Amino acid sequence: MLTERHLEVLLSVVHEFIESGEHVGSRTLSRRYLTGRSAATIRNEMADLEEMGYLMQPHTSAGRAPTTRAYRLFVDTVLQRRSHRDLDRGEWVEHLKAHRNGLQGALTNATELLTQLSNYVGVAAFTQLKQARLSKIDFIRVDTSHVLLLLVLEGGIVHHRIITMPYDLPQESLEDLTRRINTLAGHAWNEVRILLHGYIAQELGGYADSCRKAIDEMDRLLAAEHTTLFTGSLSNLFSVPDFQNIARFRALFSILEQESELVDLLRKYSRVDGIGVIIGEEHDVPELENCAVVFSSSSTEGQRTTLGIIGPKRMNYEKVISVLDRVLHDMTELPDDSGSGANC
Amino acid sequence: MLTERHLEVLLSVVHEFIESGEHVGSRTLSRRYLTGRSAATIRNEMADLEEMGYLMQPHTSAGRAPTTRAYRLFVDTVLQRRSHRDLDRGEWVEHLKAHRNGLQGALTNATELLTQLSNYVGVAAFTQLKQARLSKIDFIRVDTSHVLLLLVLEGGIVHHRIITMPYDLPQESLEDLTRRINTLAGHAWNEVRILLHGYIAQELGGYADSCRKAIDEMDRLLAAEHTTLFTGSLSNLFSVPDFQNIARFRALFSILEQESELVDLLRKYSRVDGIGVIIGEEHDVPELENCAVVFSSSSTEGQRTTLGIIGPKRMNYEKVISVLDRVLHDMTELPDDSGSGANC
DNA sequence: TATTAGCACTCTATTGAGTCGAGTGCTAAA
DNA sequence: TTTAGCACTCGACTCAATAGAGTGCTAATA
Repeated sequence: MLTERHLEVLLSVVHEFIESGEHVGSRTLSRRYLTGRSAATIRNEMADLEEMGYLMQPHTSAGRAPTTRAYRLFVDTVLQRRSHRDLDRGEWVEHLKAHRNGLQGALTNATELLTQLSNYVGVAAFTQLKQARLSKIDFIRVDTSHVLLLLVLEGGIVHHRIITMPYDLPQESLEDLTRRINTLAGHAWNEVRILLHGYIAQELGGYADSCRKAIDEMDRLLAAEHTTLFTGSLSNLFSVPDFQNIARFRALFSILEQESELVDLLRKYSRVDGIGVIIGEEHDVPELENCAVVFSSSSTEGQRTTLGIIGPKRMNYEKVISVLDRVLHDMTELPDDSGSGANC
Repeated sequence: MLTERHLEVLLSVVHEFIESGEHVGSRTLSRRYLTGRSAATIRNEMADLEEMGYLMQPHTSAGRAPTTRAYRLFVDTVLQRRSHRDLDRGEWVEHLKAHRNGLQGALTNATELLTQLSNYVGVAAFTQLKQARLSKIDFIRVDTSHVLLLLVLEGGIVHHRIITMPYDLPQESLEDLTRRINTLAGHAWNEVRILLHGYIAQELGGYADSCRKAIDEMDRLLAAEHTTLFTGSLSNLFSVPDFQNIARFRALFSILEQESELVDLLRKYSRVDGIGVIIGEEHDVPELENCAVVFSSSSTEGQRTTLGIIGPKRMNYEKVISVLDRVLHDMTELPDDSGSGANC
């Protein structure tokens, strides 16, 4: 099907198009890439490639641009070429927990780093799974009818929420409840939950309602998979030619702002086998049809984390992949505080 | 200086320009606003107003647009007209504390509401002042060398941070320290601080270093004024004609993303006398020269909060001011949970 | 004296014709 | 199988012409 030279021509077109952003003509290829062959020869190859769905022309007298299919081939070639260096198999997240602002802080840092190095947009998605283990719980009275629920999970992830208490629960009951739950530290929430319900019905009779409310709130925080998205600065996008067009910028922007679609996308495609790439219309998010996502996922018992870079479909894949690789690698190297100094 | 009719013409120009976005000619005014006067008469007035710095022409054969000075006059007129309804004097923040996601959640909500109602961008800035009172503190061991510092301030504001402990502080000392600090709940941090230092030097001898590190970290969180910015969705901006121009969009966007400049601006101009408006170049942030900010501030002992709307200089001031007014008013009306249902 | 009608003038925006150049497809020769 | 040659296509750019909105000034008018 695809001869050796077809491939050569195709990869050259992709490369040149990524470089210049302009539709590539046969003459350009003949001069810069395949100096042995004349433009006419290349024209024939290009016509074949177009027929096979790898190239497209906006109009008769223009050069050709790669289709998503061509990008896919290109990216797979790049990924294959470096697959032997693919050491990390998703353990990198373990090394983020000691960051001074917790995992959240570490991910914020990482996205910013990815953004700076790639000149596109770094993103991170952190998903709290059901198996997350409780580390500590606390109730703090804000006023007579409001209590602050404070919840720390293993790995230093903090949740908090204010609960309105319908009855005025006595201080002792509250403290008792707290103590009771904290003895269960280290267990997953669904275990804790069962143990608690028995205790409440049995010993807290009159205040069961109030307590159940607190439990409900915790359920809401813990029972469902809950994903937080971190996004690097978008200012780089303004200098990417593909996003000068306000409509395209808007499309990407709305996805990043809205979060949910991107979260779904990353969940759907996340695997733990090194680096993944989603290009253009390979997914079903129309707003991202001019974009590509390069990412890597990491999973532990209680959480799933994905780090990646979003940029135009016409991105410098080689660079972006190596940037991601590099950042993941560096994170596992430096075990500790990447925060600013002050480590006396 | 400014005759009655000058004023009439000027306000009409501003009004029409805000409506249409196009430079206003004398004929338009004569037909739509000052039907009694001919275009020629109005032309004379406009020439005067231009000389006085209220109007400007991009070129000879175009209509005229208001200058910042004209907007200022216009806004002051609007503000004056409704000043008697100006009930709120910054007490609104008191009513936000019971929100189910804390003050942070309430402000997120409020900015989103302002955004939706105004069709521009709602913002909120929350500044933690030095006088903030401690409500509860906790240290939670993450692993042998890391401790999660958890800090709750009055009003349910939660801070947390991971600290690296150089020596392995025994569990008892940590608990003792925690207990000790918590007896000081209700005091401002600068008081707590002094009491603590004595205790540490005296009784914790060998572990003083470790503890001091924790104290330093708390200092960093509490001693300095620390402002958090909340921004509503920016998607409205895409439909505002003034921001179709990518350069203008970028200018506003970079300010909102960068945060610090806007925070400074709001700090500098925040007063507690109702609603304030900053237009175009009245401040010294060049990126905001095409924008205006309508805002209101609220101050209590421990914090300063500002809620506002950012939009183009050519914004519908009357509407925006009334939206802000309305939201502030509503917040003080509804004392409780604006969260979704579940108030059993 | 203040207002207005009239007119010449200025400047932008739009339209259409003309041209240039990059690139293609096809054919015939090497 | 490759390549040179040629006619053809189509977007991008330039240029001139025109329409239209608005102005400033002057002279007439109430």
